[in-house]
Amino acid sequence: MIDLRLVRSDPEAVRAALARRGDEALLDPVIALDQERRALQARVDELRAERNRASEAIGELKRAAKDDPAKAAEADAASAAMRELKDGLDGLEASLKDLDERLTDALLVVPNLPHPDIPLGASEEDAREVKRVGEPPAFAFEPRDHLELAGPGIDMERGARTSGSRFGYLTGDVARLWWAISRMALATLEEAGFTPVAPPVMVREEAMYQTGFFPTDRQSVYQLADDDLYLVGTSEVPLAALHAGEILAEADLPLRYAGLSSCFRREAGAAGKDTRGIFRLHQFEKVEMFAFTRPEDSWDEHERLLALEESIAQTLGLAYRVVDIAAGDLGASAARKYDIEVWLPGQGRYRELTSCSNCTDYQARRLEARYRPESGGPQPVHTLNGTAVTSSRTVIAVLEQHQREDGSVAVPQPLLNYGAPAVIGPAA
RNA sequence: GGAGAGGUGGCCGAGUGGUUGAAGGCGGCGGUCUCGAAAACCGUUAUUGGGGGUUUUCCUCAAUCGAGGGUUCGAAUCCCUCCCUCUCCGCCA
Repeated sequence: MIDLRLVRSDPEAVRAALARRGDEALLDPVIALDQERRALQARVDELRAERNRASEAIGELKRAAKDDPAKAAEADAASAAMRELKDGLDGLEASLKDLDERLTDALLVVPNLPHPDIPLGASEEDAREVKRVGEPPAFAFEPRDHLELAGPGIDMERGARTSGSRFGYLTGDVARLWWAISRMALATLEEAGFTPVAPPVMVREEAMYQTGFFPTDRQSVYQLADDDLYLVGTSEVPLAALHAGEILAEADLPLRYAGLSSCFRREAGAAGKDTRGIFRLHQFEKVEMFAFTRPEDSWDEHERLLALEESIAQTLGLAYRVVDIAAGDLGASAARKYDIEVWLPGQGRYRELTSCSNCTDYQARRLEARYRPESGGPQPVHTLNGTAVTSSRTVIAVLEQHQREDGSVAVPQPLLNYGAPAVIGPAA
């Protein structure tokens, strides 16, 4: 969540920042409720102080009553007097709790403040192209899409029979290809100082709030019917929650994790969109990067995550471009997000392959993930996340960009060390 | 799933409903001593919110002993619900 102190000290700056993403109206209830709450807090604190003083006095009277029975009556009288104050206090405390909850609710729906340099606009098309790397392959033949190239290696019919639409099986060489891709990515990240993690993929509601997916994106998350658990759409959730409520040592930062997990997405708002193949699935696997940094280091770290994503894309021999996502198209937690869009010959255009976000202190504040700076009290760390590879889009990109006229795929050399077949398809 | 035992500060650990935000110990930090270090000794050592100020080090009030309710003038302590940990049995990868 955003910093309430900043809202108080410079509400106009916060409003202007939110206006860039079209969310400035969300600020008004926060300001109003905060003022109301502070006023009430002061009154409640006063009454509590009075109660504490009186209770202490009663305690002393009761002790004195052992020697002097007259003190007992005095204590009873004081108790009776305090009962009235208590009734009033109980009511005010209930109001304070209610106000607190309403303020928290109002605050939870306010998204992060976008970085000043990012493009304006609300849609995918408003993203700014940062650069293009590699030439989209020019085929002397009509390129096939990943489903044609994979043949029986991607089985959507049986996936649908087992689980429904947007589910598929990766089998044989395509499964080998994916596992090789994921192992290559994990090795790359481990080399770059990331700790590998096999995280839980079922989490409590609290973790969803802490990472900023709830309450805003609730409709895109699977909920288990008989247990208060949710299936994560990304291992960002359990990786972020790894240090929830902790005060980290400054010397330990940055902390970098690479998680490999299944990801589950309801794709509620995507009916009829990207229905062919494994581009948009309810379940896929992903290697995810996650970093906790000092506030002053997070923008460098953001560039570092992007560079790692690019390095992996380059290892896979992919042509891609990098875009800077528009303010209005950001997720709630992100202050800035880069996407790598990969050229897909089957679709004849660039499509999102990976993305990396700097969530600054927004997620950390919800997580209560802090660190202790050299001077001063604990303050929120910054958190960042980025996709390394996925079993859906990375697999598609490799198949489609490295296809040959006979319908086979020449698997990139670096993957062969990780168990990928050299060729997939008819020639294999 | 069944039965039982527990959750107190960075860690260990005490705590008859009334100066207990919390003894004691360990660890950390500062100091004395020392050429230096160790030892010893002295001091210090949580977080959050509100208010004030000589507005980065300060004062003050409030809250916090797994979480949330309740009883009470007053709860770490009593009651209820939930969460988690441990032990035994059952089951299982």
